[in-house]
Amino acid sequence: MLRLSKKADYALMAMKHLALQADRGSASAREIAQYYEIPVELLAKVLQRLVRRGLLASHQGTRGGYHLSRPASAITIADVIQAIDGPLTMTACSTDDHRCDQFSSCSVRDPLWRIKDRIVAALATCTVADLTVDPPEATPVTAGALGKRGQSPFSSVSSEGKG
Amino acid sequence: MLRLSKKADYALMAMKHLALQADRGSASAREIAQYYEIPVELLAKVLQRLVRRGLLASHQGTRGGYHLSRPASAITIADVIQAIDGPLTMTACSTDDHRCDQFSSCSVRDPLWRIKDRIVAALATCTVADLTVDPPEATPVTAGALGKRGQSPFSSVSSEGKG
DNA sequence: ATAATATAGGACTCCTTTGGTCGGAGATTT
DNA sequence: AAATCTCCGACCAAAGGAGTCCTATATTAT
Repeated sequence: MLRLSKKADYALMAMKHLALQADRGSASAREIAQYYEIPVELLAKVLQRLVRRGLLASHQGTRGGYHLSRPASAITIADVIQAIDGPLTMTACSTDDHRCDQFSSCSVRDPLWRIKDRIVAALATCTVADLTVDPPEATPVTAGALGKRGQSPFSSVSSEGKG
Repeated sequence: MLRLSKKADYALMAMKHLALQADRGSASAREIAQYYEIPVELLAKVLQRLVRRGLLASHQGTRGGYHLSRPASAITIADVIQAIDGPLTMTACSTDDHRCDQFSSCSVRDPLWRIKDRIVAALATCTVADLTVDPPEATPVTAGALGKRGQSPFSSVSSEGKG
């Protein structure tokens, strides 16, 4: 359904989290996972892949953790998504190996390819830093109802249950 | 993986096919399926959904078939994709019911929502009619190698085996 | 040195989705 | 009435994704 995986979701959440506390050093996988109620093992796997792709840097051992390897403004959403989900392809034909039964008769592959490039471009214009700022002008209709969420995770929360 | 389903692929192929022969009347599901080597029953299901969404009109009975209910230039790629795959949502949280465990703690939902709108806009600028025209200027590097494909299905093919 | 904690990473299981199939009913033309 | 085609629900199998488990390794605190 043209939907990105939950791992990519977790990756974006973690990247935003790390961007917000970039000056406070690194954060551990457990810390982030507990805060967002994400399975620790799963988030760890996601973070490890981000390290492999060079978006994060890790520090092992006690008091270790992850931190951004680049300024948040230099990491695009496309970087994060493609690091987790691989190069985004609109069609099955678009992958390197063409295991699509309609490969030879497909008549819409090239046009879709162009559209894919536009989508990637759209994702590449938004950086992790953009995730940390508020929406420029919220819709004045229900601005109060469903406004910001989890905007400053480091204000009043340290360890309130949920263990 | 941010990939659209094969049904959506089939839908686009069929829409292009019907757009190309719009003046020749309607085409049956079997006819299109055989041409692109798509399982007939599956394509029929796809076409039926396009009828429901008002993108196609059907004519039952002998010599029945499908034809575009609107000019091809008035049907966007977004229309076709959303008719098949439903409203495209980037995240699990974006659906109407929030069955995502991180719904309350998710911090990237609103930014992703904005990006989704941009993707939909990109898909909405391309119409079915655009699928029928050649790429404006092919890349001059390998233009001859992998050029057009299945451009005029009605030239030399009528019923060559494959039955 | 040892214990504790953190990352690293593979293997594995469940579950949802999707691609595809089957069968029957209704409509229309011949 | 027969043939053909759309319509539509139910059904099945394969694939991918989400999540768990286990172990190895590195670093720090005691």
